[in-house]
Amino acid sequence: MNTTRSGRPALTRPDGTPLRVLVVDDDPDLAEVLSGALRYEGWQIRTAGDGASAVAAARELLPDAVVLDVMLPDTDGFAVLRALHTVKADVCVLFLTARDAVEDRIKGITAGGDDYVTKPFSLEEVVARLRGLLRRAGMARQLDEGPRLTVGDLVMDEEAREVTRGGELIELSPTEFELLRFLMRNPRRVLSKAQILDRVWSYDFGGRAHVVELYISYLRRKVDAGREPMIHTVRGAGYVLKPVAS
Amino acid sequence: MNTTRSGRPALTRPDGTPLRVLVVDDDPDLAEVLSGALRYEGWQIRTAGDGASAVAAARELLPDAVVLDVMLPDTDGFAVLRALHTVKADVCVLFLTARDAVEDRIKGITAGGDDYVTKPFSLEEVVARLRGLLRRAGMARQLDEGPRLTVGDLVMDEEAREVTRGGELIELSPTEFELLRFLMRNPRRVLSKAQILDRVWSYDFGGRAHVVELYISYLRRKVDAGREPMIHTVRGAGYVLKPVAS
DNA sequence: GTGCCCGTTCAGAGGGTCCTCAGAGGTTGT
DNA sequence: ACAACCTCTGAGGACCCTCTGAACGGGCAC
Repeated sequence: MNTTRSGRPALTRPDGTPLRVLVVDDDPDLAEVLSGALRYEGWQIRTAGDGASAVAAARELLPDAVVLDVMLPDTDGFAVLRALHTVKADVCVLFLTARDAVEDRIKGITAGGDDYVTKPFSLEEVVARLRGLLRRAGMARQLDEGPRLTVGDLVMDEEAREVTRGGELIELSPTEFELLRFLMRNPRRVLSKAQILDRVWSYDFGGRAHVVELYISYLRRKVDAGREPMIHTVRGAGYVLKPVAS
Repeated sequence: MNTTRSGRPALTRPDGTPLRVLVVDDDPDLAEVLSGALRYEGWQIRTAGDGASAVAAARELLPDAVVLDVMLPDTDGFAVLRALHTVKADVCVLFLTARDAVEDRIKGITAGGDDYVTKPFSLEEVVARLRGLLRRAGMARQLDEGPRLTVGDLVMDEEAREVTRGGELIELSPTEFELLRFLMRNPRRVLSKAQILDRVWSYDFGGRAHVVELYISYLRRKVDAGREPMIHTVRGAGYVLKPVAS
């Protein structure tokens, strides 16, 4: 079976081959970071820097999904979208956009099931949105992984944004939710504060690792409150989420 | 079974294959947004930009329904309509028309079972009308989904435009009705304000997400008034409709 | 045991999101 | 023409979320 670099089973195409994703952004650094994160999911990645080469690359790769910066040097996002759909009608598109551009340029995009994230985004968010898109589009094989994440008696429904432990509902703020999602997608693995920062906080976040500690403490208060703890500190290394009967 | 990209069961042809719809509009952006929304319903879509290519496409696709702009660069919509009927006699047609234009002729045409929406329209409206047309024409297989939507004790009769909760009638304005319909067609799923805006408001609406908040508050006043709330805010993410006993 | 460092938690500032009200402007129906 | 209704804008304010700084405490090395 196809697996991620992290050892988790990968989300794959229905036939078991890796999902194919095209990343289109004119900032090479950002494209690099993005494709790194997506490769980590076990997917096959290609990048392009403008609309024309994006369409050319799509014709070769026939991607299942495209991560597409709305602001490209040559064409506007809408034209690229149209071109992509003629290449492969059922392709999913995740747009990257500046915060203020949301209102005009993206208008109507999400109605087709496509989605967008605003810059600056966190990698965790991009990956989650992409996974959501691919799953809903039926591109991905749903094996053990459904739309809900489970670690012990802790359950997260990503679509409803609902978390329960032992059946009891837990209310989380957006950042708490993303942090917990990252932990739950990497159970039994020690995650360093640097990893967590890179993944859960936006890429332009200048702050310190101290925030991670703070949010871990918030999470503990809500997730572990009065129960057998699932979130453990590994001194000098990071944090790890484990089911209770480990 | 054929399903929509959202995971809901799709409205299909009687034999279970996807419904085939042809979109005819000379504005490529609008055609793109429309076909995106219809593809999201799990249907097979083709587009054309003028009357001649529309007829050609219809000959190939043999569509169950056609979404047809009345104002086309080459021919007028009615000539196209006649041509379409010679290609496939039982085709359903949904006209797109400007507000003041040709009321009489449209009304004459729609007596035959076809329907129309005036520009600017919302995608939710187009999709709903199309679903209604196809259902009435017997093109579509009526699976579990009838003309009535149910979430908990909240019931919507789309055809009668009637909403009740716990048997009690709720009066809604047109926009409130469409917003609630969209929520009810996506229960237990968090919908972002952008998604709602794209889907429920007309495509040329320049306004802000603030309107969504406003209309949610209207809906709450009517739907949740004095009862266990079904409409929930998910801070930083959007809104979600859930039956009370979740 | 002692000292240092890592991690935890508290308190609070600042900013942002969301809710509601009031009213203008437009449309519909009488 | 008038009334009723619907839709949207703008402003005010409440509340929540995020992050900073500082104090506290427990583990680990020596």
